[in-house]
Amino acid sequence: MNKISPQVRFLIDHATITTKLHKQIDLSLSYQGISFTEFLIMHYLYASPQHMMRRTDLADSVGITASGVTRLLAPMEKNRIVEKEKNPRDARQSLVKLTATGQQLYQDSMVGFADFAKHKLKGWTVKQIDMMSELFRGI
Amino acid sequence: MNKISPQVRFLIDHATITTKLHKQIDLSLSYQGISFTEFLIMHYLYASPQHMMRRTDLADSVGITASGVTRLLAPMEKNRIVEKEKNPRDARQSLVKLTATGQQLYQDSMVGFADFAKHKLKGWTVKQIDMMSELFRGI
DNA sequence: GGCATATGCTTGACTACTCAAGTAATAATC
DNA sequence: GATTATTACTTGAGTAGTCAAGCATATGCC
Repeated sequence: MNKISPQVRFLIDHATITTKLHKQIDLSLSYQGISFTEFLIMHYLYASPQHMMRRTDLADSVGITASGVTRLLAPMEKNRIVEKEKNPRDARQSLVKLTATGQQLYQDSMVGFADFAKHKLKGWTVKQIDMMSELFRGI
Repeated sequence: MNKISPQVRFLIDHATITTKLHKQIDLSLSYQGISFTEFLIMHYLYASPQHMMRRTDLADSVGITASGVTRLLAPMEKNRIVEKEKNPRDARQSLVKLTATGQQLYQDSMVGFADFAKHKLKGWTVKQIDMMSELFRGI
């Protein structure tokens, strides 16, 4: 009967909570017809200069692989949420740009998402959130 | 240019960090030939009376669906890590039991996992971990 | 005791990825 | 300036799940 360290306990508990949290976010965004990952894509694009990013940078921001980005963007292109732009300086790159439609969808989705976040973390003070953000950033 | 709330910022940053963390844990456990989810399954079974649980409870503990558990356990049964037991009181249930092999595998995996956890969270004090555990438990 | 309803689990079809290999373009090296 | 290595991206095949439907058993209620 070995004692479990606080670090181990945390990672285990955190994994389950995170899985459930992710599902709740997906559900709350499903009313806009998008997944959490799609929301994240739009979020990072929206925050970028000209609402435009390289695919590899997008992959890294979201935490998935380049091939995951390719597959994820395909339906988003078809729905005119994002569009491809070429980089004249480097023909290998294909930049991704959030369209006007995409910007609108992002803003609309953000309303619900912000509500969800506020409600979900209502027991946390801003000070606690800042501290946790900083601790997570360090790992 | 709407301001993003700390709650929204946290959920977004946390999602990416968590995705990457999960991948690192999977990698570190891959030396034992198991995934993080399999490790979690073994963990909850190990901690249960007689190393045995109902499939639905296991699903809830790990944060996946009952059908996910069915698919996950199939190869683990084949490798004799877990085995089925019937509940004589309720023929619908099929209990899952961690075998002696499974207990050994869990203990071996835990060594590496504990190392990983300790190293990964080395910048966090136990006090901070406790606080975060409590905050996460509340959501 | 019989019928409706609920529970526990599995299965087929699907989704959201990953990984490894491949292609094309660029950069580095001699 | 040709060759090698690196980078950006895509694609086929595989994995880890989800969801909805189905089957068997158990429970509640008249």
